[in-house]
Order: sequence, then structure tokens, then C-alpha cells
Amino acid sequence: MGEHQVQKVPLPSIRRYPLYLRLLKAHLEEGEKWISSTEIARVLNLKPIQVRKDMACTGIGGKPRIGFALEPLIFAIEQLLGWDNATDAILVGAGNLGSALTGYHGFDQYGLKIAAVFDNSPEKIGTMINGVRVFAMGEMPEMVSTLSVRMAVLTVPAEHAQEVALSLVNAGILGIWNFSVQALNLPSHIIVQRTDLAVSFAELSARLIKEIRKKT
Amino acid sequence: MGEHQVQKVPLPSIRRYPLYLRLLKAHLEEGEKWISSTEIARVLNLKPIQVRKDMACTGIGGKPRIGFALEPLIFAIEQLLGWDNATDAILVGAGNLGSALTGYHGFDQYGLKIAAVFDNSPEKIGTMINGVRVFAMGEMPEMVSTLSVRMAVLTVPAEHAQEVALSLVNAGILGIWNFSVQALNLPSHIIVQRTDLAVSFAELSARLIKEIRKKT
DNA sequence: TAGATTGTTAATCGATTAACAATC
DNA sequence: TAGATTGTTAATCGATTAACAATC
Repeated sequence: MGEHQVQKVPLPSIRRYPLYLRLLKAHLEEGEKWISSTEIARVLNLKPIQVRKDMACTGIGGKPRIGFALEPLIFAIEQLLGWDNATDAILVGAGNLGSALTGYHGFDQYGLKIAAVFDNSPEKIGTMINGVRVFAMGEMPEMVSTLSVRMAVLTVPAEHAQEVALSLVNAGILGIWNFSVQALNLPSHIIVQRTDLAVSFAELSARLIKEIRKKT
Repeated sequence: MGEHQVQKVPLPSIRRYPLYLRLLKAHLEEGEKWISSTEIARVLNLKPIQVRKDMACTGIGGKPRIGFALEPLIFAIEQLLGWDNATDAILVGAGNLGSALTGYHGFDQYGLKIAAVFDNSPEKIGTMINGVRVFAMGEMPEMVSTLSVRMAVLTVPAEHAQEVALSLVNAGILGIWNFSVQALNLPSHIIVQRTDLAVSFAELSARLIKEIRKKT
């Protein structure tokens, strides 16, 4: 009877959960047990009603006058994001950005662990980047199946992105975090998350130019 | 009479402009002169009507049966984003991520040029990162005013973010691209663009987990 | 109790999409 | 001309916000 319906959580809410998580964990560290939507909203610069809507999507209820219990809330959010057990991923493309992401603290606090890095350049293969070993691309398919990895971070140059992405999919990868500028053409069941740094820059640039022009 | 009203461009549209720009420039390179919303939509996986709405915000009109002239469209989008003349910026925090961003190709195609990098660690000061010199933080205020830079990229550890951001603002910086996890508390006229890698990761993770759970 | 907070239901807001006349 | 495309006006969709009764 479709009891186990996958509840529809709005994407903007999904984007706010990491912010909530950080705050909730910090409060837990400080020995707190409860937090109200009013308090969360104040710190994160949101509206209390929006916070409550987002909390409702986790299935956790609050207590009037008191707020929400930290622990179950943290657990529910991690569950919702699939961060409840470390999500292993591989990274392909050990350039500047790839290296930075491999060593990025802030991932390990959440589910993401880069289990292996792959690259084609002989001088990189066999070296360690921030504690993670670099393997040849040829070893990728076997390692993906051995490690049962389903996520890949793609930081190769644009001209190789499509080809590499295809080989990742063939190896069993289901989700690709694409940092290359290239749009990927992949089977529809593959989840592609694109992070285009130029897009964020455009946003800042447009807001800034508007502010500056306003003044003139 | 408020003739020169700053036209309201939706944020989602702003985010799409970099994608349009890349495509339009590529077509221009190939010797094309025109492109239709239908074609743009096909390549970028959007709806033609959405493309036309976005184009309308640039002020550039198209010709029925033919489409939009590439050159004025490119010019208008760059104008709108403030990318018409290279937007110099400084970068503070020459860690892994800072180094990667300093060398990131894809920025130079757009307005962004990192003019100088600042860091506090003595072994980095005076060195070059991807062709950009690293200066001591103490030299930042003078260089910001000399170079008339208004944008800064902030890639320092979370615990220093607030303090460094304040000194940037005091030096005359108006827009901050904040890569640190720390929320910044700054005067309201300062534009802060936050890029939180955990947020993108959350999005991918949540979509992937939903897909996987759907199958089970 | 009094009063702050939750959670529901409805209203608002803004972006996307649809329909279609105008155009070349 | 015929037909593909633009651009306008209206409808839809989804998220945010408001109002307020229920709760402890």
C-alpha cells in the first residue's frame, strides 16, 4: 500500500540541513540537550517558522516551550542525508582542486571519506595526497567494486570529464560530484551533482555590481 | 522618475548566465552569429521558454525564425554580471583550497583575476602560487587600496574567518566569497557569498540515498 | 497560571511553465 | 507562403511566510 512513501523534502531544505547539523552538534558538545527553532533561527539568520518546517521533514517533533531534543534530531538529519555511516567515495583527477578536496577537513565531520584517488599521470601514481593513495585509472573498476563505492568526485579537465564519467558509471558508480565545467551526458538513473565555481562567482559578482551601481 | 530602474533579475537566472556565456562563446568561436532559445535549451537541458525569459532580462531581443545575435547577447550578459572588465580580487588563506582556487582555470575566462594572495605563515610569504605572489597579511590594507580591489576570496580556517573578514572590510573590501564554514557577522552593505562544499555534498548524498532506498 | 513555543492550515510570493498571437 | 521562433499574458507550481489554536 505504499506505506513507506519517500517523504518529499524540498531541495532548499536539504541545503539547510548541513547548517543545522553543525549548530546542533556544537550545542551538543557544549552539554546542551534541547534547542528551540527560535534559537536556531536567530543564529542562522532564518525565520523560526522555516526552521520548524524543516524540522518537521525529519519526522522529529518538538516540545512547546522547550524545543527539540538535540540527539534524535541530529540522528534524523544524518539519516535523511544518508550521512549515518561514512559514505566512501573515490576522487578522480589529482590536480590542484582534487588535492584540495582530498584534504578538505569538514568532509570527515560529515559522511564523506575519500577512500582512493585516481589519476593518469605517472609521476602522481603511487604517491600520497593528504593521506590518500593515488592509483592508476586502470585500477579504478576493480577498486570500486572491492570497496563498494557508489560516489565519485570528478575533478578532471573538462575535455576528459565525459569519458571518465562514463567509465565511472560502467564501474558501478551511481552518484557523481562534477566539478568540471563540462555538462555530463549519462544514463538518467545516475545522480549528477554539479558544483560550478563560476556560478557562485557570478552570483557574488552580480550582487556586488548591483550594489555598486546603486550608489552611483 | 526612476528611469534607470535596476531591473530585477531572479537569482536562478543569474546562476544560469555563466552556462549561457560558455555556450554562446563556444558558438561564436565556431564562427556562428546566431543561436535560438530552442538550441540553447537543447544543449543545456532547459526549457526554451525559460531561456527566452532569461534572455529577456538582458534587454536583448531576438528575431523570430532566427534567434538571438551572439555578440550583443554575450556583451549584455557580461555587463549584467559585472564581468565586462576583469574583476580583480585578492585571496586570503593560501592553504590547499586557496592554492587550488588561485590556479583555477575557468576564472580567467570570466571576470575574475586573483591579483594577490595573503597568508600569515612565514614560509609561504614571498613565494609564488600558480603565478601569484603571496604577501603578509600586514600588507593587505595598503594593497587593497592601491589595487582598488573590491572583492576578496576567503579561504582561511573557520576560527580566523570572522576576524580576517573584518579586517578585509576595514581595508575597503565590499564583496567576500566565503569558503569557510563560519557564518560571518558583517555590516549589512557588505555582500557575502558563501560556498559551502558540505551543502553540495549534502544535496548529492540525499539524492543518492533516495534513489538507492527507492530500489530497496 | 502565564507565556513561550510547537505544529497546522491558509495566504503570499516568486519562479517556472503553458498558451498563443505576432513576426519574419 | 508555410512554419519555426519570439515575446506577452495567464496559469501553475512550489517554497516561504503568516495566523493562530494547541501545548506544556
